[in-house]
Amino acid sequence: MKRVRFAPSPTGYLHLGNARTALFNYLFAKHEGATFILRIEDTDLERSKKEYEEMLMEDLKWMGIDWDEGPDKGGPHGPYRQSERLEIYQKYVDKLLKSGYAYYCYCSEEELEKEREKAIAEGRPYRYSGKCRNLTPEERADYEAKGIKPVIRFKVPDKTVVFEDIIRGHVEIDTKEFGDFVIVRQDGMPVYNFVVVIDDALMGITHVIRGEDHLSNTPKQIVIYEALGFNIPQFAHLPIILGEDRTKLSKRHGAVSVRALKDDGFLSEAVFNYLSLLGWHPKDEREILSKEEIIKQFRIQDVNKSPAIFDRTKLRWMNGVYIREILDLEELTKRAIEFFEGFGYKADFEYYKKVMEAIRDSIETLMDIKERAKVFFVDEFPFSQEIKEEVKSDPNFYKVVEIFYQKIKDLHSITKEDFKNITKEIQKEYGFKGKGLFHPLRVALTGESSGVGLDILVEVIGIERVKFRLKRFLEYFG
RNA sequence: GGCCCCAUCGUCUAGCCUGGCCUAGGACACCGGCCUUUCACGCCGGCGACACGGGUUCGAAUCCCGUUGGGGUCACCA
Repeated sequence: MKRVRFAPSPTGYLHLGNARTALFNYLFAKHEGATFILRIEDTDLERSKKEYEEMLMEDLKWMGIDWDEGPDKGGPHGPYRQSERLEIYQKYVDKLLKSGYAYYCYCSEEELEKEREKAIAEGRPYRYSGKCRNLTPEERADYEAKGIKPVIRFKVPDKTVVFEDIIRGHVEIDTKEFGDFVIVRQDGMPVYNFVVVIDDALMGITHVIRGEDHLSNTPKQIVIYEALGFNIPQFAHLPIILGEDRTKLSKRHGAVSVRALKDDGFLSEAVFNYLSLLGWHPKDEREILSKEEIIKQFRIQDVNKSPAIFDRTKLRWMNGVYIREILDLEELTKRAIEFFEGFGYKADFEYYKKVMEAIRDSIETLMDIKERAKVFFVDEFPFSQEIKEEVKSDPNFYKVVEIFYQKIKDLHSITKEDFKNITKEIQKEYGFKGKGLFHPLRVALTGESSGVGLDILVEVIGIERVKFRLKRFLEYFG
């Protein structure tokens, strides 16, 4: 049975880069019938927060990604939160210490920092010297007596680590590239490169799918797998996602968390679809694919090696496709409610639905509702300077509105058809047509010079509000 | 800087492994036209790329080498 995992650290909202990693793990799991595990990597006490863990899970669920085992639902390989697995790690630290694969190091941070600076100044790469590798029991006792707290380092064997990455192919790295690294901090907290191995091994992970930024960690982890006699999983390192300046996508690129996208009015289906196309492509040329279709076609070995730039414009386009073509009106309206309310546009569900029907073709995100739906909610809009001048300079402007008002003032309802008939009548009787007819009406009715079809507008807002708006216009300019 | 990785339109990519079907296909964006009471949608068309230089070969986007450019990584962070 194949098993994969997504292992974020709870230090903020779910970032797009991580979201894509989670997504590809999920797609792999669903395509292969594998088990998907969510593990929380919270060994960095300073930055990890419980609230972030909650938000991470919410964001994943919003994306349409769910898991089989995790801190919230348990499973046979728990606990799924690293801060709750400390005794487990201790056991393996002891094992490594006993077998000579790990040792105590008493070098101070300042001391190490000096060595590092010196190395940089001399233009050579810094590696830990291995000074504490072979301390005698007396030397250790001496340090301990001075009250110096040690870290624990892994005694890295001198060798070339080789592995076959599913995406990148053959990878070879000499352990001289990193030297003895720390596996347990001074405060006793084990470090990522160590715990990730223990967890992946104990949780039976068969495929480690993660960002390319972890590629250089892989050999460190492999030597630990070997020291502990664990089976080494297969690795697949995903190309990273870049911002428009071609550097790794990060906070400074603006709103790049899935939470921010959600708040900006993006639909989860569109985000799911768009992200799946970053570094991967289906066999045919269709780009709008359902979750099911993506799962069916997704093959991890087809993922690109080269990094991709996150293109918000294309995401917007795709989101627009989902708004106008994929979601049904009922569902779309449900998702739009919080946005309507957020903009102060109050109405009942049926009214929202009518508005959505009228504007869905002209918006790309739910945020766009603000501008596009305004005319359905605001009756007392301001008349701009432009409008005032226009009305003044063209006597027909006012006249058209007046004629129209006379024709509808005794009506008790108005439909799209009524509107069309009335405008046709005016055309016949007075000769006003095209822009000369519709533009004044639009301005009188909405204060705008473009927007939804007026026939639809009047039907949705209803005869009373039509009268109100026209009267207001006539009185203002009369 | 060391090590590693990457390299097709501005962007996402197809093609590359198994050279010829590639005068390099699709999508976003952009430009033009059509539709239309306006905007938007939709439809049609256009612009636009194999980073460069050497090889190998009858033939290279595809294979090899180099150069250049870009990225990642070098923590008691994950």
